[in-house]
Amino acid sequence: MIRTRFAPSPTGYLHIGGARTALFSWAYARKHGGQFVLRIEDTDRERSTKQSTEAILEGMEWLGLDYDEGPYYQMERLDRYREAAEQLLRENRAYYCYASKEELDAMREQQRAAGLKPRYDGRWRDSKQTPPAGVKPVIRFKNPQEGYVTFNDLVKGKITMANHELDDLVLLRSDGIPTYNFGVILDDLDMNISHVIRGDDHINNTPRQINILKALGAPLPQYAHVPMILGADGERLSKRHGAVSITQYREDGYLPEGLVNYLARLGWSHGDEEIFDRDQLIAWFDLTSINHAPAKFDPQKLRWLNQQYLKKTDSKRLAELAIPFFDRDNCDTSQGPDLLKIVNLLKERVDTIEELADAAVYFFRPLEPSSSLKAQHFSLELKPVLNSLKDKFTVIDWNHQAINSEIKKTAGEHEMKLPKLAMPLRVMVTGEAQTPSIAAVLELLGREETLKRMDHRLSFFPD
RNA sequence: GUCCCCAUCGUCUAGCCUGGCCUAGGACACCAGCCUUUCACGCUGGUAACACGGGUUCAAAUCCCGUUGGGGACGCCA
Repeated sequence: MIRTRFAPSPTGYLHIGGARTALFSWAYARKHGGQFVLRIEDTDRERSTKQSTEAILEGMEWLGLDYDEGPYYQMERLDRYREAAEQLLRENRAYYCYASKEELDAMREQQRAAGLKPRYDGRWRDSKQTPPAGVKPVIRFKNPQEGYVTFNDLVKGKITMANHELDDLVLLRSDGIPTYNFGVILDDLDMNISHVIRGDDHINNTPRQINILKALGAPLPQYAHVPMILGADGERLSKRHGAVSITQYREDGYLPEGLVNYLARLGWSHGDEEIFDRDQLIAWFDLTSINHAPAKFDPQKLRWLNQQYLKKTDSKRLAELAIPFFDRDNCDTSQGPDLLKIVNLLKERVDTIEELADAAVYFFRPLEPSSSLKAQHFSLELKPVLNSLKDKFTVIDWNHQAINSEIKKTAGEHEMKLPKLAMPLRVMVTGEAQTPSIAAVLELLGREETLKRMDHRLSFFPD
C-alpha cells in the first residue's frame, strides 16, 4: 500500500511551494490507489499558530487536495518521541548534552571564522564530566562517524553523503519536544508512510534521518525530493519574494483547477501536455517526470491557464463565484441585467474572475468617460446622428441583431464608417472604449437604460 | 567557507536513462499579419536555447571529467 503525506508546519499560510509538494504527494497516492495523510508539524511552539493551521486546511480544501487520514498533530504524540529517545539513550545511540546556547554559538562562530562548516563538535558525546547543576540537557543522536549514507532518491537518483560531514543533532529539546528530524521519522514510521515526497531543501536532512532510523532498527521509506520553486528574480520563493498564500489566488479571482494545472506543470510534465484536469493528472503522474532543476514561477502563464479554464467553466458557477467581486465593486447584481448573460459575454475576454467583475461594472451603473475618451470620440457633428439613432432605438425590436443593423443603417445614412458611430455610442453608454460587441451590450443593458444614458449624455454633448 | 543538488529559447518544458530519426519540438510571453465595431478571443507566421572547455565515439543536447553559473543545507526552525 502506497502511503504519502504532506507535513507542513503551521508557522505561516500555505504557499505555492508547499501547495505543489502537497499536490505531488496527493497525486502520487491517488495514482496508485494509495492513501494520502495530512500531518501538522507543530513542534515549533514559538511560531506555530492556530490561524496558520486553519489557513493550511483551507488552502488544501480549496485546491481539492483531500486526505484520507489526519490532520495529525505532533504535539499530541510527545510520549512516543520521549520513549524512542529513551530507547536510543539506553542503547548508547544517543546522549545528554548540556552545552548552553551561548556556548554553541561561540563554537559555530569560531568554526565559521576558520572556514569550516559550522557543526556540533561532540563535546558531550563521550564525556565523563559531571553535568553542570541546574541545566536541563538536550538529547543528541550519536551519529556514526565513519562511512557513507547512500539512498536512491526517486527524483534525483543516487545521493551519497559522508558521515563525517554530519554532526550529532538534537533529538529532543530540553523541554522534551522533539526536533524536526526526530519527529518526522517517527511519524512517518508510525503512520506507515511508504513514500516521503518533499522539497529538496530536505535532501541534506535525509542522511541524518536514515541514520536515526537505522539506529532504531526501523525500515526506511522511499524518498522523492522535489526541486524548489523560485521567484521571477531567481530567488527562492519567500514571503518577501512573491510567495503569497494560496488563498490569495482565490481572492484574486483564480479558479482552483487553473492553479492546480499550473502547479502540476511547474516542474513536472507529461510530454507536451499543457492543459489537463485533475483526473488526467492522476492518470499521468509519475515521479520520474519531475524535473531536477528548480523552476521559476511565471504569473503570466498562470493567467493564461486560468483564462483557458474560465472559458470552459459553466457560467452559472462563474456567476456565483463572481458575486464577491461585484460586491467589492459596489455592484448590486440582484438589480441589473441577467448576471448569467453578462458572464457569458465576458468570460472569454478576461483572465480572472476579478477582471470579469471589473469589466462588467457599467452594466450596473453608468460610468463617466474619461476626458480623453470624450475628446477622442465625441464631436458636435455627431450629435444629430446619435439623436436619430436614439429615436430609432425607441421603436425597433430590442435584440442585438436589430440593434446591430440599426447602427449600421444609421452609419450608412450619414455616410460614416461604422467605427465612427459605434465607438462614440460605446463610450457614451458604457463610459469605456473596450467592451464586447456594442449591440450585445445594449441588448443586455435594456432599452430603457440605454435610452436613459444616451439622453443624459446627449444633454451636454459633446462635453 | 564546507557539503549536497542542478544546468535546453526571457519563462515552463519535450528530447537525455536505452548516443544517430534534432538543420532541437511544444506552451507562455514578445513581434508581424489575418479576423474585426473597440478590446480581447481565435487563426497564420516569426524572433529566440543545448552555459563553457576537454574527452569517449564513425557519430553527443544525449555518456565521462573539469570549469563556470544557479539553488539548497549547515539551529534546542521545519
